[in-house]
Amino acid sequence: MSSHTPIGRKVTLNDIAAGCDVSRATVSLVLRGSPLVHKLTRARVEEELRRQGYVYNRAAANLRRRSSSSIALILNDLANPFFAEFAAGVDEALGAAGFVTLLGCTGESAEREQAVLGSLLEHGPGGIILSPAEHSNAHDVLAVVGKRAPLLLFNRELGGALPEFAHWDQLMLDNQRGARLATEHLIARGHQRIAFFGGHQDSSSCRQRHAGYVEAMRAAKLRIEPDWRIECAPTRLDAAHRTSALFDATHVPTAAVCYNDAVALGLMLGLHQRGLRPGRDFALTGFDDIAEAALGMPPLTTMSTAPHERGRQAAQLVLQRLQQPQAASRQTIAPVQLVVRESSCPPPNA
Amino acid sequence: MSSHTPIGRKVTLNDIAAGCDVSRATVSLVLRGSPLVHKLTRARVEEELRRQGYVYNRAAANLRRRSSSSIALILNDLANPFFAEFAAGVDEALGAAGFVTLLGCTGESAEREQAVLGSLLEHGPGGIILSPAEHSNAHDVLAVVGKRAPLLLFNRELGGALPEFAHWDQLMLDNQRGARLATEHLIARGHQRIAFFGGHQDSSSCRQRHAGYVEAMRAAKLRIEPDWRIECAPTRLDAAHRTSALFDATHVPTAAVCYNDAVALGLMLGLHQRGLRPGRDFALTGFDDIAEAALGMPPLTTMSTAPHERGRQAAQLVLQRLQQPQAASRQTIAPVQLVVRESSCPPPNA
DNA sequence: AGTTACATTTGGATCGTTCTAATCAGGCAA
DNA sequence: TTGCCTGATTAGAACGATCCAAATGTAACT
Repeated sequence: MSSHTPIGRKVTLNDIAAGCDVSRATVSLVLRGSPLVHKLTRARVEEELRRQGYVYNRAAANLRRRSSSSIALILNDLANPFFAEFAAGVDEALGAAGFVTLLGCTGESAEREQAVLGSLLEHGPGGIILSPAEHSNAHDVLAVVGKRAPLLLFNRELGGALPEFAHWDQLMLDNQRGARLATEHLIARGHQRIAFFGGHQDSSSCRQRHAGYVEAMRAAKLRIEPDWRIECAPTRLDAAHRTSALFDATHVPTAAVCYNDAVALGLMLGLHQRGLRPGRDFALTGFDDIAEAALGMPPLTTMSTAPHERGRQAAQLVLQRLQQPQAASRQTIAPVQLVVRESSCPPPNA
Repeated sequence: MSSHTPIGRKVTLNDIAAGCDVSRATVSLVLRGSPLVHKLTRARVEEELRRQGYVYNRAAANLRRRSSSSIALILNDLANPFFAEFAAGVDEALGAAGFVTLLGCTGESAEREQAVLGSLLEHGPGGIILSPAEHSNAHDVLAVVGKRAPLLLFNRELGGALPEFAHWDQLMLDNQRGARLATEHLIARGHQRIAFFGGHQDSSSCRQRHAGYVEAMRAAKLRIEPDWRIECAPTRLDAAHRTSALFDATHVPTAAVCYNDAVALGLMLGLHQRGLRPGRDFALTGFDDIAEAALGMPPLTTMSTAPHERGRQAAQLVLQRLQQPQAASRQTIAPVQLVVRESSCPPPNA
């Protein structure tokens, strides 16, 4: 049936109209399920649609209606399972609402981010979900996006002052509270010398998590040694390399709050290489609850951020914004949840 | 500058034309860098474009030109790092060629696959890259896609007979050769009792890998016990659970060729739980070379499939197809490479 | 001046849809 | 008869770009 479609040409409303002797307009009404059309003609038209294998041309419709049926999703790093899960969640929710996802990866390059934003805007997305590249700044993003589409900022804040007339929505994780909870958990287990391990100072999420750690330590009246903050790239490999820095400290810690799961898994590796057993001789926590966390050796105590669910939430937020373009901008902070596993043991001497 | 854009209305060619007193057609020529326009007018027009903050409407252009600037990428499981990397590669190459990626996730559901295909087709993609869901079949895919866009099948074959007039391109991994190489490597290390662990019979990639294993064993004149083939879902968790099946065999193997890395890592976990040290007491290999493989305990010997590179390759193949719609369909088989690490030790008694 | 050649510009139709306002047939009340 | 509603249909102008043929201007050469 549909294989009879002429090779090059696409079937249009005109073809259907001609095929069952009604006007283009009527066919259009049928497609949109209007109650205006007569039952019998509707049946005739629907039969013809099937017969010719018609597919709707949303681009043409969007042009005429000045509407959009797509959302741009721009990610700094799709290879990171956290963002991959997030993307899957976004796509799921958008799809359910009849929208399609325009994907763009920036690979942590602010330059590419500019290019990708520009290119995606030409396709007229109804909105944008942006997880910015590391050194992306508000000014540049504003220059290219302007008021051409509403923007939802995810996961990271933008560098530079945010011009007040750009009121963007935000969806952030509750980094500070998460790190505070993790630290409190270690303290409750009896630890007193706790380090903060991994991440970069200039990442907003890292600063927030560190702040949560400090908050918990202060509240418990525990001392924080300056060499208990160890920076490294948020990757397993770099974390493993930096492990020794923990034991060069004047007061060697018995536990570490890690910037994220990748770092924590790397630290585990580094501990193993030093002959220490994570979860026995040294306690640690992660952040993100990626799939591998539960299956580590030992399983990792971490903060669950539910990236898939966050993706759905992000999609919802943009869709709501589309329906109320003038509403005040929203700053959403998604809760995180402590997942206790075996890596957060009591200190060895206890 | 661009903030002066009137809020609701978008800037069009007409606005620019009016703004610098030329015709719409001339502005269009400028946009496309035609050599026809005079240097001076070009400069005037470009200035006006900048001044009004014009952004190109690719949908309108595509409508008129009957062209497309997007490719649909449909994946069975984006949360899997293999596919996430693949997607990043696709997006990178498409972006470089001025195309945009329309993302669609099916979550291994053939039903959703149908829906997603239908929905994405309405946006008129120039081509489709499809990594099919587990039980997807050729007939259904053909029914919805027809000749409306060229399709590139990635990673898996479709169930059911492939109607001969649907000549789709394919990009597959060299599964059989990969598994054969892995098996030969273990044999060279001195193993004689080697199991094939993980995956489902009804997955084409699993059948191919198993065939490669059998080929290598036969060539080395090694016996294959029937209970050396253990099935499980391609996840770490299920693999860990099924570990015991290896040791229930009448002749206990000393090594295993695993369906993929996830399974291999799960098997490592299961071995640990039985008090066996993978890479010391038992040898094993994976498939895919995902990021965690290099960092496992011990690091995993596996087959590198370079998913990012495969993504770029897939993009290239579709783009080539767009330029030569009538060329004969291509079956590409991507090479895989053995990466030897510590998990593939010699047998303990050797 | 008249013709030709060339470089530049442009009006209007067009892509496949939706929208607005108009049309048309029929029934029913006055 | 006329008028008026009501339900079903439709012609034709949009949307924002591109394409084509035709028009314009300028300079050069008979």
